[in-house]
Amino acid sequence: MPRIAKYDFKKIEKRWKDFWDARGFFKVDTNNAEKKFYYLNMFPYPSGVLHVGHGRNYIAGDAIARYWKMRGLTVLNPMGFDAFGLPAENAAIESKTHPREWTIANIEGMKRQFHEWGIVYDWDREIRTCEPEYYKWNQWLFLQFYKKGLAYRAMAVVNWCPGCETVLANEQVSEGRCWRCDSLVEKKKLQQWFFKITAYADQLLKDLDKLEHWPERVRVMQRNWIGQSQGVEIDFSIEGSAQKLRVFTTRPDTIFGVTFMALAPEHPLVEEFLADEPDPKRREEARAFVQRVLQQGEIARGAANVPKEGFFTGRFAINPMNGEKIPIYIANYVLMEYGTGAIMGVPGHDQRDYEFAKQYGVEIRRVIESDENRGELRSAFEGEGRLVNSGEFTGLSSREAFHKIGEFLQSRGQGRFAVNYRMRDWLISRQRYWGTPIPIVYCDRCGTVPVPESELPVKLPDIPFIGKKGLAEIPEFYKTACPQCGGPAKRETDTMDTFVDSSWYYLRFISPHDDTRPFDPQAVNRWLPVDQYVGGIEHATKHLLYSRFVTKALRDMGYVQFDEPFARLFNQGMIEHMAYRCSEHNWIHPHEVREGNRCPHCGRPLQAELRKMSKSQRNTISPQEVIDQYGADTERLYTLFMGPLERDIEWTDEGVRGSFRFLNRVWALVLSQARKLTDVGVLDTAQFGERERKVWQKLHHTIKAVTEDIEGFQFNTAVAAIMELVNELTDYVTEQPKRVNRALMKRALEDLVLILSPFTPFICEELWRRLGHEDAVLEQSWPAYDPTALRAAEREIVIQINGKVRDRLTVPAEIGEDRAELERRALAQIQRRLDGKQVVKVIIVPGKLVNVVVKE
RNA sequence: GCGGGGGUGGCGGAACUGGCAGACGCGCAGGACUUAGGAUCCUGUGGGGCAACCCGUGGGGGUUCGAGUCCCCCCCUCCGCACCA
Repeated sequence: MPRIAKYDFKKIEKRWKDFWDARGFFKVDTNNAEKKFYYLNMFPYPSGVLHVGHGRNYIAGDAIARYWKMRGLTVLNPMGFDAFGLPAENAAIESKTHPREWTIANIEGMKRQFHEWGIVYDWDREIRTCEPEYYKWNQWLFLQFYKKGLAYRAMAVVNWCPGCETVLANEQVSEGRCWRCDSLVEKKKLQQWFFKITAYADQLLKDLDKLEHWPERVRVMQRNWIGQSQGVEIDFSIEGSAQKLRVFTTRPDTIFGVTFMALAPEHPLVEEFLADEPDPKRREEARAFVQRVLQQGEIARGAANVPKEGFFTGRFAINPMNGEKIPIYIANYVLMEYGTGAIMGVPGHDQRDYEFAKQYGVEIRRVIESDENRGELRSAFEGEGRLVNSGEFTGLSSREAFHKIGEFLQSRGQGRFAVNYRMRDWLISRQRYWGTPIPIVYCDRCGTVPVPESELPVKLPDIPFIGKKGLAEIPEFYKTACPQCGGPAKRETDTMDTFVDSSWYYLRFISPHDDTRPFDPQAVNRWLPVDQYVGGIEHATKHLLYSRFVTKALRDMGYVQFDEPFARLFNQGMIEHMAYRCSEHNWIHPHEVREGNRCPHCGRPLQAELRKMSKSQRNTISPQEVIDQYGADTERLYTLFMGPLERDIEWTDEGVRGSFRFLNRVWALVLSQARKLTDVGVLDTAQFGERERKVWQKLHHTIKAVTEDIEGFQFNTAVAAIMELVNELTDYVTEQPKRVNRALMKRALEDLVLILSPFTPFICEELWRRLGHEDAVLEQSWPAYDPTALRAAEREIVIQINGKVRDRLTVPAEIGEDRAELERRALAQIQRRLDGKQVVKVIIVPGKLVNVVVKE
């Protein structure tokens, strides 16, 4: 065997690193949408140094882009940076620089990393949301929304994050904590800007059904988030008052079971009742109760399983169905933000009301009965059934009663069918510097005045950044003249939520440098929706919901003609790594851990736990480290091979080495053959012997599998299939090195290199040249498989007895389809085993198996 | 509580419409080459048994010639939402 040059990945990767960019393989003319394919990764926040876990979706995206390019599509695969946001400000405060410097430095670092990975983007289309040429159009968007009444300013109780010193949207609070810094969120009453996403609640919900290529869990999360409830609004009269007490219920069929009413402590009627309260002592007690609940508020009241508490107001409501007098309470579990801020209490059929009633000795009445629930009520029966004790409605089913009672109330002007949503309007104000200024001016004479479009952008003041300075502290910024009357005026000093920036950036990529408009509507209508969108699950009810809303709003304004931005969505999983913790020295990087899982500093045993890669737990792996040791191709291959892309997977150093070994095998295989493959003559399958046919079949089988797997996001099995092919070719070569069919080998190695190239582009580009080609891999067509080649000359037929494999039979392909012949041969072969048994039945699956059913 | 995923060797995971469970890789064991190996290559590797064979996809039932796959009941686990009337 001649010596084969070692796989020198450093040299190879250096050679091809700039090649693809320089050749502009992914430059796209968006005026031409012939066979277009818009692939998009969620653009990243430039938070700093990337680890191998971050590489996952970009590497997969690059493989997909390369694949479709070879399939002959025009692939748009752009990248940009979601560059406004808090971490930049915090980092700037810490390092006494400007957020811009930190942000730009990170962007440059990340771009270098993408380049090292061999990921090819069209950088001419790069977007940075912190640049005026981009955020100008955020402001434009705001103004369009303002014109349509979709942007408004209102006093509201909002979420305030003390850590970030700004307000947050509902979507950005999880379990009472800030999504970014995990601080406990407080409530504040403030004047803030909102986008009226609730106007689209119904459409956002309905159109989820259209998104059949979205993961089910994302659709479910959005459905829950929007939280639609169909029900009835009912007006109860209040004894001794002209006011009505309006409630919302999804169960009007239980209205005869109402035995109390309850108001949220913030409900306006509470103040009114207190004002009318003649007894000063009771008034004081009531005030104290309300105060206490409000204090307890945000933290405890939001949490589940808080004991129900109430206070009787001394007032009564009248049940519109039967005229009964019903006591009105104030209750801690009634939320002002939902429905009308008041409820009708039905202890028999609502568990919360049941607990309340038990606590305060309120009557519990059964008005719904079903087979599962008769006899005594030990807890509320919340199911549907038949009405009892319900006057003229007794005997109806819950469903019938829903409509009948709704209609009855409606006809008497005491109620109406209504739909309620959990989703709230999107709070977009942020009290921070590093964001898009909201283009509004407040004038004493003219009031709230939008900045004219011709005056956009309202630029961030270009001042040295010193500490936590919001725009409200920068007079150079906020002192201005009123665009309407020219008089002195003050600019809005809040900036926009960065989620505004990302809610439409996918449109900007089509014409990223157009300074006359946010996007080219014609080109956008040709190129959108995004054909494939890929990113993390964490944006299920944030970015993905906002983007859908903005798209629909733009559609209604006539700017775009589609109503969903992302046709297909895929959520990649996280990469995890062991994290080690020492009781004395805290987190220890896995590579520093001493033999026997001990701390390198003190020798104490460490606690080991598999966790998501994160800087704070010191369990990240730097891509550079892997690239230095094994090359970018190895990292790419391992990243795609380690497991299904949607799943969380552990990173192991051994796994990386396995991928490296494989690439070495490919290298050795191709190079051992490459020199022998000149003038190989015509590939003639008719000349194939049995062995060659097997190789040929394997080749086509692999092409088919890899093609289907890439399109189905199953990169792990695609790589596995290629490994099988390499094993087969290696076996073929070693079995009979002197008699290798060179035409077959040439074709097999070429196809191998081509189908492997989306995963490991560097080595494949190199091997492609070594196989004697001058042109680039990305200029080649994706290999097609030949269905006839998949058919083997012989078939192996499994012989089962009573469903268990007992023997095998090899037959020519034609016989494999011949039932009678199969049965004859199978029975002959297992004769011995059938002694003394009675054949009851023979099941034949042509080409696959014969199952002989026997009785003793 | 409601909703959505998952449960397959020592590990990550394969398995088209029900049709050879464990592809591919890691790890491990043995061997080769080496001064050496945490490098490389070869062989083996679900469990039990000398073997024929038996047992095996969270548990229990069922349908079927045949079930990881379909149906019913249950358990565990991850994620999302959660006093939303």
